[in-house]
Amino acid sequence: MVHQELCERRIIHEDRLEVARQYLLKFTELESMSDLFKAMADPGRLKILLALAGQEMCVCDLAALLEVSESAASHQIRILRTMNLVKNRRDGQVLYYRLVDDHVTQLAQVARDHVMELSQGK
Amino acid sequence: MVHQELCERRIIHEDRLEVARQYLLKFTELESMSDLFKAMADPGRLKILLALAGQEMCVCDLAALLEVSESAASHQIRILRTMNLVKNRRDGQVLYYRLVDDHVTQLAQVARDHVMELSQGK
DNA sequence: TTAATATATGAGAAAATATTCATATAAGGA
DNA sequence: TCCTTATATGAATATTTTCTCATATATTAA
Repeated sequence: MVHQELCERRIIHEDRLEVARQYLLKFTELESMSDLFKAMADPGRLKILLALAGQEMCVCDLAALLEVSESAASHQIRILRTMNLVKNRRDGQVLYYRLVDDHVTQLAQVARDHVMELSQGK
Repeated sequence: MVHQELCERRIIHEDRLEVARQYLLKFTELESMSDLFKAMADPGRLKILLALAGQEMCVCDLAALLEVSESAASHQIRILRTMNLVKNRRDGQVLYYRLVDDHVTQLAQVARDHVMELSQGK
C-alpha cells in the first residue's frame, strides 16, 4: 500500500484542507461510524434490521425471510450483533432477536427520504 | 448460489414471517437504501462526505486529506457522484465538489450518536 | 444418556470492492 | 497548435466480504 505520489502531491487549497483536517479530528469515532454504515450496507442485513423494527424474530424466521441458508443468516446476524445493532433473548432452544435501540430505524428513515427524493426528479 | 435447505426449511413463526414480508414490501427502494449506506460504509468516503459538509473541495484536496492517490480519490468520488450524494461545479480546470443535500449530514449525526452511546457504557 | 433442534462458527471458495497503473478527456496557457 | 494541469476511467491486481460446508455448542425431549 505505497502511494508514490504522496510526497510530491500538489495541494490546491491549503486553507480548505486545514479546515477539513481540523473538522475531521472531532470525529474520533469515524471508523465505528463507517462500520455502522457497513452493517446496513448489505440488502440482506438491512432487511433483517427493518423486520426487527416491528417484532422479535428468530434466526430461522430471518433465514426464511431472506431466502438464504440459516448458516448464512446466522453469519449476517453475528455482524449485526457485533455492531451492537441487535441483541437476543433465549426462550428454550430459540433465540429471539430484536433491535438494541431505534437509531437503526432513524437511519433507515433518512436513507429512505433521500432515495425517494431522488427518484422523484427533485 | 444454490441453497439446498430452502425447500425443507422449517419456519417457526409463520405469522411473524408474514408480518415482516408485508412490512418489507413497503420498502420498494430497499436496494437503493443499502447502496446509500454502502457509499458511507468506507472510512475514506465518509471522510470526504464529512469534509464536504462544511465547504467545497476539489479532488486534489480530497486526495491529500485521505492521503491516497488522486486516482483512488477520484474513483471514490465517482461512487459518491453515482449515488447522488455529491455534485460538482467547474471553475476552469478545477472541479469543486459539494454535498447534494444534508441527508448525509443527518445520517452521520445519528450514526455518531449511536456509536457514542455505545462507547459510554450505556 | 442419547438424540434432536436451534444456532454459532471456522475454513475455504466464491463474489464483490478498492487500488494501482496506464491512458483518456477537458480546460488553460505558451 | 502543443504542453501542462486537473480529473476521469478501463483493466488488472489486491483486498475484503459473503456464502457454503462441516462441525461445535446449548437446550430440550426421549
